[in-house]
Amino acid sequence: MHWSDVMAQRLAQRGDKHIVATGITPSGEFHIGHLREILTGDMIARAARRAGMDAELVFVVDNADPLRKVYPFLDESYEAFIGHQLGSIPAPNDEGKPDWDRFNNEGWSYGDHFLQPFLEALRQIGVVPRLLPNLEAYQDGKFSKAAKIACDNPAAIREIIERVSGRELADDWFPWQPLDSKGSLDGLTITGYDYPLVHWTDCHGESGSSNIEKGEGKLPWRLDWPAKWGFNHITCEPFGKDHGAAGGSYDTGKEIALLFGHEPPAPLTYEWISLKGKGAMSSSSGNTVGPMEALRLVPPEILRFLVANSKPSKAIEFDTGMGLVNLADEYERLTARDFDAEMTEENLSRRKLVQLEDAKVALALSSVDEQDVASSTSISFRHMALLAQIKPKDEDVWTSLRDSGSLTEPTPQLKDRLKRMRAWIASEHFPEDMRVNICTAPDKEAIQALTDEQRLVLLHLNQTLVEADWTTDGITAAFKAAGEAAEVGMRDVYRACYALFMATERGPRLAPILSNCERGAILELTQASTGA
RNA sequence: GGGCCUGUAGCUCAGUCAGGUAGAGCGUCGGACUUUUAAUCCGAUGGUCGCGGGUUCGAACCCCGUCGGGCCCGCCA
Repeated sequence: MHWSDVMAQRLAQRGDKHIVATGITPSGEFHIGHLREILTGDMIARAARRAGMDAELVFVVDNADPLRKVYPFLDESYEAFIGHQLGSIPAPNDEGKPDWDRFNNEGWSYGDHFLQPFLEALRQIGVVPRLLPNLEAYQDGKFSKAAKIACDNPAAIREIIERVSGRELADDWFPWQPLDSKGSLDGLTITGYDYPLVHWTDCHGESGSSNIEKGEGKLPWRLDWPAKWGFNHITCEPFGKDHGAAGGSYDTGKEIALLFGHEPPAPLTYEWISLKGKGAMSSSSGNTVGPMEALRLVPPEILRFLVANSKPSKAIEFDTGMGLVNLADEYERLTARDFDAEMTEENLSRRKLVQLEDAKVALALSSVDEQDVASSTSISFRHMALLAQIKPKDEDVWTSLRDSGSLTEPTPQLKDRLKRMRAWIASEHFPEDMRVNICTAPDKEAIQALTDEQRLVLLHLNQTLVEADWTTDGITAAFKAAGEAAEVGMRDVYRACYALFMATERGPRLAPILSNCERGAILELTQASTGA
């Protein structure tokens, strides 16, 4: 059974109405690791709906979290905002400096700045969750009930955290973090509690009171999380493995949730996505591929497939090079198969059946449109990569595909794919192995590997190419003429040509490529080969 | 120190929850197609399931141990 169905089955035992939560702190540029969080939630919700339940996906924006440090992309003036909540400080402008104008006029915050592009990426990938901004939830008093229970029972909370996490809390620890005189959550000392006020002194020598019902502070993360489960009625939540560890925040959270008076959600721990060869994705180190960048290169359904086809417990290595080609081609091949028919075959082993089922579900989950079943484009990623390189104009690509009978009219999906393909080819991520490279000088080794007859072809080619019309047909005719003159078959002609032009034994059809190359350079290359 | 995830074919991984003859895709090799847009089709190839014990008629799967990789137990998803 596919992992999303396993999860749906678990949910079915709890009830038939579900809210699947995801949550991210908008502290910096979002990356595809965050995409796994959202897509995992999205796929669970889809699986639940497929199983006949009512399921909604929500996205908690943790903009009540404080700025932890001055990241490399920030101006040092952000030093003053450390400890301040992400939803209440200005966004960085192009130079990394606080953009006060937008903040004052439009209320454009640090959190908004990083959230917006991510939401756009989500839309493209077919995920439109209900947003739950956390800072606003505090200000609206949604945390009041849980905050009161926590502040009324600090000993009980402390006991849970210390026992479950095995960590000792400071003597002056209190289950509420007030905002200080400057708006920071750091460096305060709690001096007393009088519902609904938490009294404090800060590091500036000021003192004051924080109303826990009005968002004048927040719950520490280990309480904040279970509190949200309650008033948002969360029944399921996938989260990164950091939260899933024994003694981690889910473990303490599920006990604290009971204290707050509700059941913890069904958990699902997922592994990180790392960048192939570059280690874990991290916003602060700049070692990221942003969702927008990824989507510029990769069709959304392929990105979905990557997540759908990997069990959550498996770490994913995101490879923007050959790995992507293989992934996309596997996806293409799967769309062309008829799983229902294959599953009715006799003598299917249980193992094989499981494999077919999982592939079928993963494919369905990869579709950007939930109602839509992925249709086969019957054009492999490889092939498209080749055409995009050979044909600078889109129309020529479609003509070529029409001629080979693989298409009548390009669908919007295909046009979209070609657009992304061109971006990919132009980027640093495009693998060298896939690049069509025409030699600038004869490759001696490749030419020496030819037979005498084949080398003879090159000699004649020198002549026939000079006389050729510089078009696909003209060049093809020149190849043929050279073969006839050398009295060898076309197989030898092509062997010789690939050795000369690409230093390979085989390759894509040469004539169309050469017709797009500069004639003089090719003739020069041919001439030089006869001396080699 | 405590815990979680992970190790299966050259590669990417299924299969472990319900023990019953080791699976898929890619790759590689061969053949076909009398020029193949790195194509397509067909066929073949391929694994002491990290290692050692135990339970069992039977273990990739359950139990114990051990080694390697990743990670968590800090108010950092």
